[in-house]
Amino acid sequence: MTISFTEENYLKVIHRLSEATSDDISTNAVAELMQTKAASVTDMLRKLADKGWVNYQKYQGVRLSAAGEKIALSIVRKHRLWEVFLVDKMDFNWDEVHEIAEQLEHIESDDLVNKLDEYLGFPKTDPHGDPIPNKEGVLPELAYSHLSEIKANKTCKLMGVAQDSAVFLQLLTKLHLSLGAKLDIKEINEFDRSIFVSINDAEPIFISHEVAKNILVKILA
Amino acid sequence: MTISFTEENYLKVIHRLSEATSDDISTNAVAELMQTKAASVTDMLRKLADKGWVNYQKYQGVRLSAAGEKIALSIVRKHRLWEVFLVDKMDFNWDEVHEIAEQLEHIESDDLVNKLDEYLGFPKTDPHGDPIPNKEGVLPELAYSHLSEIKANKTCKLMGVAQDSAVFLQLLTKLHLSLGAKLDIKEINEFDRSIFVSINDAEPIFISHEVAKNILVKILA
DNA sequence: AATATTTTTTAGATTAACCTAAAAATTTAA
DNA sequence: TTAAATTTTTAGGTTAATCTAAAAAATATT
Repeated sequence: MTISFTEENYLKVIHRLSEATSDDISTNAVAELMQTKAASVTDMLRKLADKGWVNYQKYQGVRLSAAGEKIALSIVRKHRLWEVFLVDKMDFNWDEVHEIAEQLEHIESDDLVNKLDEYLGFPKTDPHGDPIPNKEGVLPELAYSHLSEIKANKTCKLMGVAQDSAVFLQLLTKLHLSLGAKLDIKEINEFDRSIFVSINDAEPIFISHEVAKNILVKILA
Repeated sequence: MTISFTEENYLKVIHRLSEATSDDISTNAVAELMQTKAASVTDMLRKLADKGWVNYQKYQGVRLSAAGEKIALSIVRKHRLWEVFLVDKMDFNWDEVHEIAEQLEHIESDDLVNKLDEYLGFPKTDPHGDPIPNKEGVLPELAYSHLSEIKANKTCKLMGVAQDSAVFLQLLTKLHLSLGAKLDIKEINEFDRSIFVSINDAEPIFISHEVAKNILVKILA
């Protein structure tokens, strides 16, 4: 069965939204990330359901089927491997690679992906610390998770940072985020992926997704 | 001005056809290489002309404008650099890279192309010996040309071969193609790009494009 | 030069992905 | 629990790239 770039992007977006929640994904949420209108999403969801890549009942939201999940993971794998390539081999900065990887992730050749993986030394994470699925679509178990990957209502412990620039560390101090801090995640905001979190049982505050991506944590409960 | 993958492919095909002749390119010739119908080509040629990338008068055929030539050369540059990458770094064989490069040639990032060029050591030719345009779109002056690149009515001298497999060299001997042979190119057949050529003033014979690509020559007149 | 053949273009449809506006369903609030 | 607000879907169009069939132009042949 053939798949278009657009279909791949829809599956990728549904996959991304599914990481932050166990609920079904709403039409509007997909529309926002796809930068399109809800009506267009409805059309596409029916099409993706026809192809067996999502489970979709109208007005009930959508989630990936096993087949859809597999496709989404293969796109994530390609995206992240290309990011490693761009940073490690092409000498790009970690903040310059996303748009190019968005294009490269659609290149179709299993052979190429696996050779690239080998060439890069089978990296476990991309330049932003995000895990890279293996050939079988299995995400590696990382010692630590990024705060940005944790779902709502979890408790975790701050175990490290993914970057050590002065401005970043100063911001953490200001927020009372120090090594060993206990973090209770109250809510993840879909709009900007910001996190409403209680630090060491204090009143919850908002942490941006950008900051959360750079915080490494261990899940406690 | 934005450009679609399809438009890029049309420009690439017109460029390729223009290398073999100085005549205007016919609608049918484009249709054949694009694997589409003449009616579709007519539509696209008008569109490409509107965008200023080709000069086109109906019933008169088409040729690239300066702007179109520039775009075509940048696609050729990307295609050939990616082929070098696939063979030199990804360990593909020279006969496995075309389809993948057809995809990679559409990746849009000048930065990436130039970094790739540097990473590969500024190669002058791709794995098939075809020259790689530089950043400015200038094709390098190669010491020798491939017989497949020479236009009709030229005379040249066989200076070398691009591969030395036994079967290939035995075929050359059978055709009386040996080092120093004088080649008078009588005609290039658009259909299969085969060449009708007189070797050392003998009766002209046909040489396939595949063979011609592997023969290196110097142009005499 | 007149006719036949081939090539190219036009006319009118089709498909994928999108749109706007209106209708229907769901959720929230009084 | 009914009304109001929001979300989602349907209906009907648009655009890019394609198609088939028919018409027009160019080329080749008698």
